[in-house]
Amino acid sequence: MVQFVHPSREEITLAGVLGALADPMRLRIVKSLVAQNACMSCTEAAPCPEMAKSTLSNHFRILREAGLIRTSKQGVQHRNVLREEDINARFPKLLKTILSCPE
Amino acid sequence: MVQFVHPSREEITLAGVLGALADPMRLRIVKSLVAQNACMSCTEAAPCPEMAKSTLSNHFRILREAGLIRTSKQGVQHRNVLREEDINARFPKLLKTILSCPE
DNA sequence: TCAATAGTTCAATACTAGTGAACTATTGAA
DNA sequence: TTCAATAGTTCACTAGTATTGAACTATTGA
Repeated sequence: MVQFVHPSREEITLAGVLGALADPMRLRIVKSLVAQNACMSCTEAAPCPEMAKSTLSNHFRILREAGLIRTSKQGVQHRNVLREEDINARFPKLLKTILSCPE
Repeated sequence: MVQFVHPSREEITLAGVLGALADPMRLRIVKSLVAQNACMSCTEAAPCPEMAKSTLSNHFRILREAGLIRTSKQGVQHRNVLREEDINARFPKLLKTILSCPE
């Protein structure tokens, strides 16, 4: 059984969040989650179809351990949801500002 | 003669900026520069005195190549100044928001 | 000319990212 | 029940990046 590691709101660090969002692929994953405003499976939120599954899995792990997303199992899929409230509570306006940057 | 690499305003990337600020030591360097609101030498802006010179030099290089600071030679020292205008023009409010985050 | 100062560059080691292959867990059909 | 398909994870390998001591460069001042 796979156990997901999720930091508590207090454990979320600025360095972790910035580091997680410093990768263009991970930023696209987060933007997809914001655009859909809903749970998405890993493959649904994949930034590009040719990416290796293991690479994608690794990106989701980094986002999860940084506290940006929460992952839960639902059948054969993993449902990912943005932890918007937690991030906003910890670092006000940070997410919105980063996501509204060009590129 | 040492040549410093500075990206133009247009060449500054979000991933580069976030990656540069994702390190606690580099974030402290940038905060020092903001607090002083002036040029600082590398040793003046050093986040902790016991850090190796080469490590410090590497951190300044990363900040420089990300477009966060501009370095110029002044005598035996290197003077570093935050490229606040360039960053603000490229990514509005980003710097201010990140720097006002706790921790 | 020589020592001190401020950084950079180099080389070595240690850690981190990307990826194919193998694995696990769930579902649905025969 | 059994078996194949699906969705991710974990492992092992390679390649790139960070940290640091040592050696080097450039400037200043005695």
